[in-house]
Amino acid sequence: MSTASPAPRRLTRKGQETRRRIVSAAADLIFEHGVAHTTIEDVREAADVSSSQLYHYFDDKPGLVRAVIEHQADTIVAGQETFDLSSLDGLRAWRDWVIEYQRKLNCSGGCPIGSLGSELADTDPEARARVAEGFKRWETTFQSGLREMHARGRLTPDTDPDTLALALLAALQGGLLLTQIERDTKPLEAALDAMLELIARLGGRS
Amino acid sequence: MSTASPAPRRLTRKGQETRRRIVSAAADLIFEHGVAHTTIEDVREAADVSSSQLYHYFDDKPGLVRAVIEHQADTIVAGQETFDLSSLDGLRAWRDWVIEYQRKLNCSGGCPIGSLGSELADTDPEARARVAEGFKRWETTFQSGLREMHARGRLTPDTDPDTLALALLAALQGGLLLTQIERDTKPLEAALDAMLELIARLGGRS
DNA sequence: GACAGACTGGAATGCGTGTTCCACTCTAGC
DNA sequence: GCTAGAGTGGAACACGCATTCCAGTCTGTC
Repeated sequence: MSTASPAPRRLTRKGQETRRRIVSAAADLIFEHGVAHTTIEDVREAADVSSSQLYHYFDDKPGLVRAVIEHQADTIVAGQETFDLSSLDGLRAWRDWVIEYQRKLNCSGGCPIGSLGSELADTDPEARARVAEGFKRWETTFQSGLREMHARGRLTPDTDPDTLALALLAALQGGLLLTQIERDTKPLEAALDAMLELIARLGGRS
Repeated sequence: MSTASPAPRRLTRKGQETRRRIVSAAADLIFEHGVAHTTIEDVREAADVSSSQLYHYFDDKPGLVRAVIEHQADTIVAGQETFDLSSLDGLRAWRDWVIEYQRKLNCSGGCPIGSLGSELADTDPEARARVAEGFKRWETTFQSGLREMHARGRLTPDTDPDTLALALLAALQGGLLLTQIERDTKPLEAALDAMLELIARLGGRS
């Protein structure tokens, strides 16, 4: 909304590539260490660019962070859309994938945008709004699946699939957070399994 | 474990009071702005002490943060224990309280230790461990309630109350996180209501 | 009432880190 | 092939902020 990137009116092909490299490196570092513990110097080094380049493509650090938020949201939604979330089996496959993924990461990092949001929510209103926007898009993927189940009669008529989608996203976030802190996937499993159990039971018959 | 406070072997009454004032001020500031955006200078001012006092009671900033974690965990567990979590009605009363509390805070701050944990998990292993410890204590309060329900036959025999307790804590955390980011209590309500609905349905009869 | 050590005040230090600046090279379009 | 502006390099700057230091006062104990 307000100050985006300095937006060089035209980005040459090489420029796009450089910018992409910066955002990607920044995203990785921030995912690993958080915004506060990721220095411009770190990003510079990881992306192999000079500081003038960084400030050529982004207004300042918050500007870069905003680009990272965008990037992470895109990545997540894209990943999410490879799953069919409109059936119990589909949801279970997704659940397995999420847990396996966390295990691969040794339960570190948490959620690529949840952690960011938590760190910036009470500090950078612009960033908070963008994370919220990202979550909305994420939520939508769950909504689609559950609405379809609802329409197909796989959820009792008086269930609200949208509220259920929001609850599922919350359970995922909480599970990821606890898993990151306890360095154990159990909380994530418990949270997701509980939600899937509820969805199953909302199918009409136990 | 490792380096706790410099631990002046004896704390005089006045000393205890000063230390308490520092921790309390730091806790408030950190809750509001996060660790990274809370400077020693801020704490100094809010607690009305000089820097030498701060370093008299704590090794360094991480040391102070560790004390804050401890303090927040104590506060949470104490608050939690004023509720009876061994019945659906008790859980609902707790749910209402949590939501009302967030509303009063304008949905800011998130969870007093969850936010902290998320910020420090991949940065300060000592802090991470202490937050994990705090969560364990918190989890225990849920376990007690649900185990009692289980023992009283208010949960089907094949339900594991401990896993359910963990899921409930995760749902709470996720709900708090989303609520903080979206500035709306809806996610928190959705998450908690979903878990309570599941617990109700695990009562045997719908 | 005197001694040790807990407690306090505030100035000084020093480093990490975000940001700026200027000189230079490359690229696209006419 | 020439020019405007995109892209790049790297040194220099500025400042916030954690931490240190020393000199001083208060407090409990024997």
